Amino acid sequence: MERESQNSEYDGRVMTEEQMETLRKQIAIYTIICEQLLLLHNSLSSCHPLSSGLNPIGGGYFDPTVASSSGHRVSTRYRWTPTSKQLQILERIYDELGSGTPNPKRVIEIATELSEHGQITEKNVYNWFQNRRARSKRKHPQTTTTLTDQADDAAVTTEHEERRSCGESGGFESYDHILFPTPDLGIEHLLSEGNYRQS
Amino acid sequence: MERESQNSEYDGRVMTEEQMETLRKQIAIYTIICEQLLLLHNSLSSCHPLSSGLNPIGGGYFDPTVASSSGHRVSTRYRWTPTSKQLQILERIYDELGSGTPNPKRVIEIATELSEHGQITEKNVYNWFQNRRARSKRKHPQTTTTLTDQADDAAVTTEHEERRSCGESGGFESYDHILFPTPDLGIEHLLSEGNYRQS
DNA sequence: CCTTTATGAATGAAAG
DNA sequence: CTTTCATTCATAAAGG
Repeated sequence: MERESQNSEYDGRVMTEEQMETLRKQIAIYTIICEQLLLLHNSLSSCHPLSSGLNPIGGGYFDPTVASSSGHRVSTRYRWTPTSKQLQILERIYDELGSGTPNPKRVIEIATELSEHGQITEKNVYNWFQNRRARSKRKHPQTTTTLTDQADDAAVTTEHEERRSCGESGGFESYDHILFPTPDLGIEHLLSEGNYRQS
Repeated sequence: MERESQNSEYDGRVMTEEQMETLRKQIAIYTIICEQLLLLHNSLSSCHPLSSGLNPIGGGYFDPTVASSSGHRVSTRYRWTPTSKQLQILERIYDELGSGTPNPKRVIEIATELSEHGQITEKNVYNWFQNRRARSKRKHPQTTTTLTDQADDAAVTTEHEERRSCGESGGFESYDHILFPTPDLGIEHLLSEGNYRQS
């Protein structure tokens, strides 16, 4: 960090009461966040292995006892996995639609059709199209580009930097060295917190 | 800390560079702590089945660009996530309203109340109710009495919906007393300006 | 086995 | 209010 040496004048950094207040708020906010994170962490850590209420997780899906005779899926937990046939049809339909608007009504038809080839729900179809489209967009910066791809570039940079590993042995940094790196935090961020700025 | 008295010019608080630096460091420290807590929480919670798809943290509203010079990264971007407490209250209110309307004025009250338990804006509340209602409708095609329309086809019959929060039912309500150093904390001021359409 | 990747699902926010 | 978008999480599947 570079700062000019304090001159005799006060052209250096001066802080008004207002600015100071802002800084205090900022600190306070961080404090709260830390507090909450700690509490949350503690509660989660001491959380009992689900007493109840977690049952509805995958409950609604097809019964897990469906020992697929085709041997495709064995440990069917709750996540739907399209069969090759289904996928094929889905891709075809997706291609037909072009612009990729799932069309709420169409979903039912598709789901119905696909149910012929395996267990599937409308929600599955719906999700599939959502994901398909989103993924497609990320890959090709300009495919059809009918719609404004605004956050496209922003999304591209986000590769697979997300690494939440719990059993990762080697690549975990210890929490020991907590030194403040660049205390160059700007308060502007706090002030422009809302993405939707008042007009 | 004692400020120099040589600045009789300014009636407000004046801050020397040194003091300012101290404050910055303070903020930076909190930032790092938050980062570490977040990472710790994520790594820990992802190790246990009890995590059950709970998001990073509650009230994640802090500045995301605090990446240290060492290439540190905090994935927490900008999306608000209700704390369990907030969610609880929201659900209660939602239930109270029944099929009521989000009520433009009421939102402010709710937001105010919820701000006690974490960062939140009116916009958040508003969106939450919107989403909640829409989601709820998809689940229950109860509106069939009056309209035999495409209510069902517009929806994608949700099989399962709820699956979250492992520790809210237990009764840990520790979030109520969040102590923070700065007495006069006015985060609402920073975070508010929730200006959604109040037609 | 354990790690990495692919992808179904959940959801806050925004558009229409 | 309804539908769509974008982001993130968790897990099945694949790779070593």
